Amino acid sequence: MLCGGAIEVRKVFTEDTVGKEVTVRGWVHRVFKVGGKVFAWVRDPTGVVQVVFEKSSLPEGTWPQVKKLTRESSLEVRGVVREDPRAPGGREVLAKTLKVYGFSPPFPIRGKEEIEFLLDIRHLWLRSRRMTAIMKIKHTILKALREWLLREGWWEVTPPILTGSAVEGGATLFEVKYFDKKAYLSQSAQLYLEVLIYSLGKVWSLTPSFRAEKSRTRRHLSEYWHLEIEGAWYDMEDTMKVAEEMVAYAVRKVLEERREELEFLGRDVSKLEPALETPYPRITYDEAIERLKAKGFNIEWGDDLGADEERALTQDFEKPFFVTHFPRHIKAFYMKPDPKRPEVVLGYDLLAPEGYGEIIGGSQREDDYDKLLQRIKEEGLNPKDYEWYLDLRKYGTVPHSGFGLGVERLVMWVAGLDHIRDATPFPRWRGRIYP
RNA sequence: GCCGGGGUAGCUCAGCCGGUAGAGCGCCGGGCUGUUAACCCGGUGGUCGGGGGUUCGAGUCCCCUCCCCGGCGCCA
Repeated sequence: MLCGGAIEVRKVFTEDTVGKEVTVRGWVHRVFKVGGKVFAWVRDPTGVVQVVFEKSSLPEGTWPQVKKLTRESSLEVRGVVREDPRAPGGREVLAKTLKVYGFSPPFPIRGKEEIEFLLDIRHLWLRSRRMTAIMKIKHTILKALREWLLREGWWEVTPPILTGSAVEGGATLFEVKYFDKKAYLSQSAQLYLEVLIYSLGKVWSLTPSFRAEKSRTRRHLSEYWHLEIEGAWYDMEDTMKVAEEMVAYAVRKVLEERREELEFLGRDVSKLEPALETPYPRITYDEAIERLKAKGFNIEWGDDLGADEERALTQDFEKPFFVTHFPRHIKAFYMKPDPKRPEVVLGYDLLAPEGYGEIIGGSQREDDYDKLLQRIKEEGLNPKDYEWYLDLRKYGTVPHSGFGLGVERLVMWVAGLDHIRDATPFPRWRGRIYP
């Protein structure tokens, strides 16, 4: 029972309501006016039910209001549930009373609109059943990731969003005014998480991350939710296990709790089931290059994996898989070189199948003061900016590793979306800032 | 940043070799007691993204510019 004695729309169908009087509340999803009858499909967060209005069943004076109902008008109806094969879902509510909270002018979305128009009215578009299903799936993914980490004893911490200097140097930062100085919106919490492992051991954070590139792809946002973990004494392989167990758990929870939403989105759930089983396959960068050469790609050892290459690799696997040991020069300065093979780093990406590609990037971090300082210099970065970071290697350094997961990327794959913008309610990308 | 596509009614689009603006949907009015993207009749609808040029005449041709979409690069 909801506040005010109303019931959730879904329960009209799932509970013993036939012949009983109920109150439903929501918005008019669709309305059909046929002579002396009006059919209104009423939507609430749980579903849609058909409400039938007949003049003879309503109190004096209500009928003119019924005739005025439009899509997205908000209302409360008290009526009797009855079974009728002509009603969607087999049940409908015959209205006895109607209270309109707010009539709606003609709703601008009817189903054939172009993306630019829809993005300008995103605040209205979000009412669609499709967007609702995606947001519910995202909720479940976030809940599952958090559940897994808390269960395994990871501390949740709160790194800053405003930072004083670039973390990786490469990515473009959003600059903001900070009193009489310049500051930047964080693109990763990693360096701060590395600080916190010296007291808490195993830490994680969920924060927005910002990238100022005007990326023109369907896999990039300029603001996205970033789940990052960092563990003291963890080596590369240890955090890969964390990554795969956590992802498998999230997929399992979505399959258990959000099956209806996946089906509404037309997601082929059999494509997700292989991801329930860990471990996920591991291939080295060397092997990836060999596979790509065999597929006819013109690629040499040392080249970074482009979008086409990544997509081609994902076709070899039916579940997420790791690519490990990338050449040092294509990866960030903080990654630890493999002691057995210093030209590659102890870093990895986790790629989702079906062409979705990278959802996680992680590595073991360089824990030696001198080697880290040397790498900072090699990258042309200013050691002054990294003084505090270098201190971590001075005051009781430990081997440690971590990764970052792009939440919207994970949602995109699990929900089977063709664009990352739908994995977040108010996408910030390519300069879009409205609404 | 680069390559490709696009901008015409509230929405989705058509508009030929340059000749003075069209359709469907929506909306308004009327009709209809079982609609599922309802249907039928009538009505309403435009700074053709912006600026400049060629021309008797430009939505259409030329130049500049802004915005959007798809892809690449960068990454999560």
